[in-house]
Amino acid sequence: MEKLAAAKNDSARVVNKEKRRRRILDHARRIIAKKGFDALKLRDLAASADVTVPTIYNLIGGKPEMLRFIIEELVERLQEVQNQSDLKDVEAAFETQIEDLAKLFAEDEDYYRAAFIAGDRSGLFEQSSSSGIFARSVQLPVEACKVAQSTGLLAGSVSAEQMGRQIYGCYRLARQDWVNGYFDLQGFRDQALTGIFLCLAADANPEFHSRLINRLSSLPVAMR
Amino acid sequence: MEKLAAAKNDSARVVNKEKRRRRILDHARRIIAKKGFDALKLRDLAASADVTVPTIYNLIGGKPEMLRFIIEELVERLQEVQNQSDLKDVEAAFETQIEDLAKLFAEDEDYYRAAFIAGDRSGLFEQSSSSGIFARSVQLPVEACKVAQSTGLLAGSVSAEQMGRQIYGCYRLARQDWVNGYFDLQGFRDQALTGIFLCLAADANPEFHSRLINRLSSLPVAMR
DNA sequence: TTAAATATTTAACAGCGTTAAAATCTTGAG
DNA sequence: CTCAAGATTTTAACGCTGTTAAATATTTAA
Repeated sequence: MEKLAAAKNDSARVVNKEKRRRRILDHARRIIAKKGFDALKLRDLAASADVTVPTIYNLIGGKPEMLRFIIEELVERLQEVQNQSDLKDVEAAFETQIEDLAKLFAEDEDYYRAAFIAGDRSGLFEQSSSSGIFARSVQLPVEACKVAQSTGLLAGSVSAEQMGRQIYGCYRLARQDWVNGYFDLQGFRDQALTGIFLCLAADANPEFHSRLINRLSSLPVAMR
Repeated sequence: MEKLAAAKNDSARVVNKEKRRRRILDHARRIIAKKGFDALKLRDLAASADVTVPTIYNLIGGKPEMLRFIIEELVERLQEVQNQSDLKDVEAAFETQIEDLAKLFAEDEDYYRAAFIAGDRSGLFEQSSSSGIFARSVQLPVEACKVAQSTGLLAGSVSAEQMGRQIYGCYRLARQDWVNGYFDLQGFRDQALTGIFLCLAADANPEFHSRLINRLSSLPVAMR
């Protein structure tokens, strides 16, 4: 019994283990960012992280498990950005949300692109979504729409669910196109905002509508 | 010289060759539809089509070439649907376009899903797009918007390019979500139309706007 | 009919993810 | 301090993949 407890609390051992685990994952991320997920070979990774292949299996698991770890971290960071958003200024909220995400992606553009590709390639986002990330992501613009309706910014002839969902779709489309390399992060911003402003304009009060149209005319039509 | 000409016109030989080539591709499509592109193994395919693996290499080429053939055919069929569209009734044009595509996909749903996945996984759509398919696809809603502007259906405060591009984006998003299995073909229709109607409503004249709002309220909010 | 061109198959290669078993290192009790 | 027990890493292999050179069989043209 004591043995078991001792083994669990054991510091030097388990700490080193975690250290190596993180080092392996870091190298994996760098390789994925530079060459894409398909180019991540376990033997290369092992050499890069200065371990042997079975060690990777011991500390992390196979390639699917590795992917899971990476996706989990991606989802965590996305959730952080999402949680820090506030709806005080509804009109600005949609825009700052996009801006925050763009800033996050800019921190390591190659990596985030690769992670997103890996994510929806192996259907791991679906699983994550069932664990709540998707529902909460779409809930954000829905809530924003509700607030906008209560302040009269939106007329309410389109349900907040319908519009919020579509706005989230605009973000996803822009993200997808950025991930696929159709345009850069600036293009992501422009494309996402174009879609969002167009959606909002469908149900905006006259003043808000003209502000939106104004903003739209100053947004470039993304080239591809 | 005669040899060369004779060899090219040679019928029995080249006809049989083409026959086998098509048989192999048909089997490939069926496997892809049933099990996904990653599950397509050359040895399985060879056994299924009653040839040996190097024959596949001789008649078609490696896996990338096979994918190219399949994508090319997909693009051709999409183009057919696209070319048969007419803009006489602009208000209905957007909807019939979506309906036509949904019908096409319904002919062999599993296959089209797999083909789309394979398509944007290997960046083959980008190449196809540079060969014109994307430009023409996005041109269609842009033209429709222009007509709608000239008939007064749209006010014109949003440029036809901007709106048409966004409408095409709505279609792509819905298609993507259908491909990823988030919803079925009915969901694809509903989702695409929701996005399109919302976009149009942003710049619609009052009567058209209220018709759009009406249609929107009768469209279900897609579940995921 | 026979020589040449063409197509198919046999048989192998290299690279991948994965894993059992041997070797090494770390830990804690005596 | 020693040394057996346990945890960890490595050696060495397996099976599967896409791919291809060389041998074999088939078809065509003279």
